[in-house]
Amino acid sequence: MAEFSKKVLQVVAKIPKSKTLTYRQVAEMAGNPKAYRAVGNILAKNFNPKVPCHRVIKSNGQPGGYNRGEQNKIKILKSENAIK
DNA sequence: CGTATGACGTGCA
DNA sequence: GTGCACGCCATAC
Repeated sequence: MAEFSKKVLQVVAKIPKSKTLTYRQVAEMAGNPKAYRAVGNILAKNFNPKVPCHRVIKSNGQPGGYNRGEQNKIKILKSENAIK
């Protein structure tokens, strides 16, 4: 696995509960602030349950997508009160 | 290496 | 606020 992908998963896995980060923030913390596009790509292929990818949303506040279903992602975020 | 794809971001009409 | 085009990076082929 490439360092960047690993870093992204690591960063997402460190996201505290009821907290959300934008794809941009994740990419920035991963070391490549310009790879926000790749972040979504990586998370889309990542099925690791240790990585709460549902905590990662778009910079405009929209939930974005989810490999388990967008509706499911929204549901989880609402359940955790991570979004308004 | 070149092309296509995708859970994005920004700019502009 | 909405819709569209372009740019961006990693990955698959």
